[in-house]
Amino acid sequence: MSSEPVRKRLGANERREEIVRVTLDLAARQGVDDVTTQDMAQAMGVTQGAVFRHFPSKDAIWLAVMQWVRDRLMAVLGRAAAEGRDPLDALQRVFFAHIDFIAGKPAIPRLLMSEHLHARSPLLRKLVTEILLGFEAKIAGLLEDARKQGLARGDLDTQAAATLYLGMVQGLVLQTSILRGQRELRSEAARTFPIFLQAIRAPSDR
Amino acid sequence: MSSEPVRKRLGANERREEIVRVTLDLAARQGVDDVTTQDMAQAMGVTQGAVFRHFPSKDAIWLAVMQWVRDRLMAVLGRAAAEGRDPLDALQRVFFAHIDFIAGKPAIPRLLMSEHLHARSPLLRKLVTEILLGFEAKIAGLLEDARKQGLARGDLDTQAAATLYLGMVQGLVLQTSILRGQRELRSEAARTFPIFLQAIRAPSDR
DNA sequence: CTTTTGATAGTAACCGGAAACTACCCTATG
DNA sequence: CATAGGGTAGTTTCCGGTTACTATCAAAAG
Repeated sequence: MSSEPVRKRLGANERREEIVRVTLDLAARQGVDDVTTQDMAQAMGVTQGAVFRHFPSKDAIWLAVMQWVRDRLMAVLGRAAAEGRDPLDALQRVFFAHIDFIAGKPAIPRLLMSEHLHARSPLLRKLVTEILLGFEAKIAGLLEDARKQGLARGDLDTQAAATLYLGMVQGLVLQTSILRGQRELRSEAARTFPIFLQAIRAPSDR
Repeated sequence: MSSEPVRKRLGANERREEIVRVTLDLAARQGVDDVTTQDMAQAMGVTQGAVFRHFPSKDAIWLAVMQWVRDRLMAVLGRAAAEGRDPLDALQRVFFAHIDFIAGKPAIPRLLMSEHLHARSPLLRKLVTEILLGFEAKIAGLLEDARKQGLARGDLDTQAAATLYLGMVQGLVLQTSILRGQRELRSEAARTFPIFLQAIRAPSDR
């Protein structure tokens, strides 16, 4: 741990990036609302005041973190969807890519559930709302395609199914977050997804 | 709101109850982590120091709140389940009773998601874990009964289905919490539940 | 190739405010 | 009048944010 007596003076861009990285990391360990600017500074081997040279406020840091997460997530999910051979296959790939992404970054669900998001920062809320709605639309689109190709039930309410899909992801995450140590996200997800598939698959396909 | 200038000197038990009530109420409005003992006192027309005459610490207050919630929730869900004519009917009644209960007490999801629970108070976490596992077992039991009676698919993984069920509830709550004002919990739930039913219902029953 | 200089990352000390908890006193009520 | 519930007025700690100063670096100037 004593590897940075000389670790100073980064360029502004790199420092901003490091702040985002370090903040995500700390949030995973201590929880979003318990990360102080002092903690961030300490994790980088820098004083607390230095943080404010790169961001005008703590809120701006969380906003930057959320944007970083959005960009990564969208890239990963887009790639996963493109690899699918048909809409339902794409849906499955997106699901597990999503789960894996979150499993690798435990700070994300915590950010989604933080008081900070829900109550204190309207800008952050707005950003998350956009991400959520966009994502839901994407899922609904896949389901619609599946329906048109006869892979999903003809009478499927694709909008509601997309909501269920998102709920499944978020619910699994919340549960494994509370039952930390007793449940493992990936394995729960693997058991649960087939049941969801039963709900949407065309009867002829079983 | 200026209706109690004379509202003082309650018995210790009643005061404890009022603290719990008022705390839940404030948590619904401001968010769990933003409720201060000052807020509680103010909401009761009492000074902040007085709160600590009835609870040894703030943590103890949250614990009491959670126990209060558990007792109410279990009573409501038990009643709903008892009214069901068959296991699947009971499941549906439990679902909507659950949704209605949460819709009427917005503080509950916030408590579940609060950092306070996840990081700071192991006792609270333990309590919530018990509630969650007990609830899941109850759902799994209903599903098992349904399967035995031929109402649910014979090859259903009831454990995983129970997880999906819980995930659906929690996911819906989280979504409507983030999309507050754009989505309404009850109506989303009403659209989503039928899709869940499709997943577990025996093929012959459609 | 060296020196100067201007921009800026980083430091240290501080501020205002808020929150949990406490010590001590008061007073309404039975 | 005794006592339990309540009030007053702190203390301590911590956190976000600011400010005045310093160290470093790169490029222009010589």
